[in-house]
Amino acid sequence: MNKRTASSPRPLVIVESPNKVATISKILGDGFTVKASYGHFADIPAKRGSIDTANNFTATYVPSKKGQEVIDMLRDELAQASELILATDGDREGEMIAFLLVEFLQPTVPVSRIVFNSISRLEVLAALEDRKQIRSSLVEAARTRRYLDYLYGFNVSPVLWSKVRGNLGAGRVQSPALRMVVEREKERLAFVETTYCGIEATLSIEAQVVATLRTIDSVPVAKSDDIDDAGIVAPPAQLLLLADAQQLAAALRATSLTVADSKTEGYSRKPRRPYTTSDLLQDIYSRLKVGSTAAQAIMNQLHEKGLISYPRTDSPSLSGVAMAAARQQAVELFGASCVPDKPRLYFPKRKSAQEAHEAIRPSNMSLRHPKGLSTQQAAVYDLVWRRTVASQMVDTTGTTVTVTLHANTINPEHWCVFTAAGTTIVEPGHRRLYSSVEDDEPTPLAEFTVGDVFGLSAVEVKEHVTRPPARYTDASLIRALEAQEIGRPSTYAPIIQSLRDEYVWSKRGDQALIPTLTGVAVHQFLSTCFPTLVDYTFTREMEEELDSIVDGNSTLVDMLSKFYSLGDGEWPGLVSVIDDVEKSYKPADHDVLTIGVHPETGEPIVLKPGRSFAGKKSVRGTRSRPSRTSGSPYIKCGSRNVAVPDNTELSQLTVDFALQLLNTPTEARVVGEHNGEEVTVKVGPYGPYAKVGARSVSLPSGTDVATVSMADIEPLLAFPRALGVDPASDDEVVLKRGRYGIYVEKAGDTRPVPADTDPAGVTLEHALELLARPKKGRGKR
DNA sequence: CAGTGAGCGAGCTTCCGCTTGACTT
Repeated sequence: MNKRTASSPRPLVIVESPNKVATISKILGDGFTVKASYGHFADIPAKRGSIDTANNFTATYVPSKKGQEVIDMLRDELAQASELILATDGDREGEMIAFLLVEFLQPTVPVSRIVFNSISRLEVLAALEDRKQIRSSLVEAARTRRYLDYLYGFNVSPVLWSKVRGNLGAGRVQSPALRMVVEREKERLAFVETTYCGIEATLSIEAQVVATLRTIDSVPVAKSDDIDDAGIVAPPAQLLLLADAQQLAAALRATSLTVADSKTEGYSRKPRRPYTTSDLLQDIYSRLKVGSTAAQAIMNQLHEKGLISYPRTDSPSLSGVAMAAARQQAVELFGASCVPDKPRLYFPKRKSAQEAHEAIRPSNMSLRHPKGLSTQQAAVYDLVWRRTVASQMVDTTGTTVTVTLHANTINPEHWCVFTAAGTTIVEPGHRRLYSSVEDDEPTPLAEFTVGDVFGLSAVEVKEHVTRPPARYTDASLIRALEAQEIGRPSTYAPIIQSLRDEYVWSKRGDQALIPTLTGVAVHQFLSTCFPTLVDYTFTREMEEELDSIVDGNSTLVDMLSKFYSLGDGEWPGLVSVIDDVEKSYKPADHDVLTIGVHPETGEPIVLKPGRSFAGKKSVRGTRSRPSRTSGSPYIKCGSRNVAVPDNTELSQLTVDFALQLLNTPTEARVVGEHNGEEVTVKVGPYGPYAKVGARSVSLPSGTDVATVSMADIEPLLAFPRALGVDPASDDEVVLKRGRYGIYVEKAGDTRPVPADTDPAGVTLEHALELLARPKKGRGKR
């Protein structure tokens, strides 16, 4: 330490990730100091009013607590440095971090910016020779993205609080994600199951050849692809019904098949591209059944062990060195012919991919089985290794034979055409290392001679039922978001996590994402009141405008004022849209769902979101929210209301289900006694409550009166509790339980008791102390 | 389809994107 401070000043290189520091230090040698910014160390504060919308959208970045320590550390380093070299990632956010480093460090030494896409000696040294300055247009675009997300989230979320319930959030990424889950659920509800039949004929030859009936009198037999979600069959295909199929199969058993055509075509499959974050999350899920958060954690662990490259990327491209190493591995295993003449290049699918990083690949391609890994880590490493090496191998090639066979039945009289197909692999190529779960194992089929006739050893009717569109899983939702260019690799797993806080749930041991009733209600509200904001193209259009800022054809103020205040074309501006919604949207006029009609009274049965749903414990951040005591989603029929759990599937919300709930007698149940008086529980018009003698006490909403026990009720009976008299004023001090929780009262003056305080332990002294504090005012001005 | 307890007081929530935090000998 002392030796270093004494040495002559050296350039200070700042990168984003501490994981990079050692590698880059090694490349640059003793002449440089390398330190990390730990990502974004500063941000605009997460509270109201952080952006001055009246004054050209100005805002101030403030370091986080951890960020301030980073800045202090970097400032100390800079004091001994000869120059400052900003080597943050080569994307929009990296440029912003570089800019903020300059802002907060206020360097007096020369500053330059370098960019490298992979950490190889060649690239890093080349970058050092190519010094640049910070691109202010890129910084402006990054700032615009950040401000727009803030304006969206921090203006729309409060509308949810006033129209649906508190603690809910809306945002550019999470709201379209929620929309996907809810719309998929509705597609499943609207889905019409269709039963269709097929006929399979087994030829009486030694090899197992099964031919499938394709047309009857030139009319195609409907396959699942021909039937849509409403059960409509696309012409000219027609459904083959069971009775007809059985009759036809019986007639076919008496016939033979004549080969009408035998066609041989080349078969060829390219390897999959190297892994991006979403590809790997998808593969980890489909092979290991590990959800996105755990999967991302495993990827991060492998990266921290130095085994794989950076695990949050949207680029499938490999560095030249990595491509050469992958090819070499393939050649060592399978010989020189298993790789093409030239390395295979891969490019990002999405236009807005920012290519700050390579694909996810082994750091050291010749390391086949690293030691000391958990089973899951080893499995993920193996996937990464296989897919990377396979991506540089030759195509899988072979031949596909398609045989067409004819049959004529006498009674009923029909002309039937069958086909059979098979593929013979000649060159396995990349398949030797990696094949996708979606790829079926090819089955070989020999060529046939036209005119040959085959008897049939079996003719079977296969009955199939169409399946509704599958629910999203973590991985498939991430893939769908990525396809719409919504969200970034560093946020894919966190997005799912935050949806799970309020808006989606899964059954035990399953990953399928099911919207909560809250989620359905919020989506319903957003799609009604803010259709533009939940449009899947919103992010893409934002990205296009950000590009025009980078190109110098637009500015932050232009873009944000169009979004926020002035409007643009059809869009009247966020302020105006929110004003309209606040004024005209009456929650009472909007049902989440119409379940049906009461069979006797004819009254509609509807689902309501509840004014304020029962709060759930959240693990977002480090604090957990206090549980709330009022409201829950409920079914309404005439004047009757019945609560429903938030994790009820929409498909369960039938008229029968509703009637069953509505008809459940609300008889009082005796749970025990308190001070010699009988305690009963009951559900009334205001929710569940307990009755002790003449006194009634509300139970927290969501309480199940069938299972609630005295242990749950006893603590509630302790309120109100006299704490004593304030010696200073002679006023009574009382501890009470109200709508918002526990509070103390003295002469009409109240203070809430903090949620982390045990009410049983509250004393007069404690209460007076609370009352002595100033009453909190709401927000600022 | 009818009928069912009482009724004191707030402040706060929220966005998306970068990146790892670590008690000792």
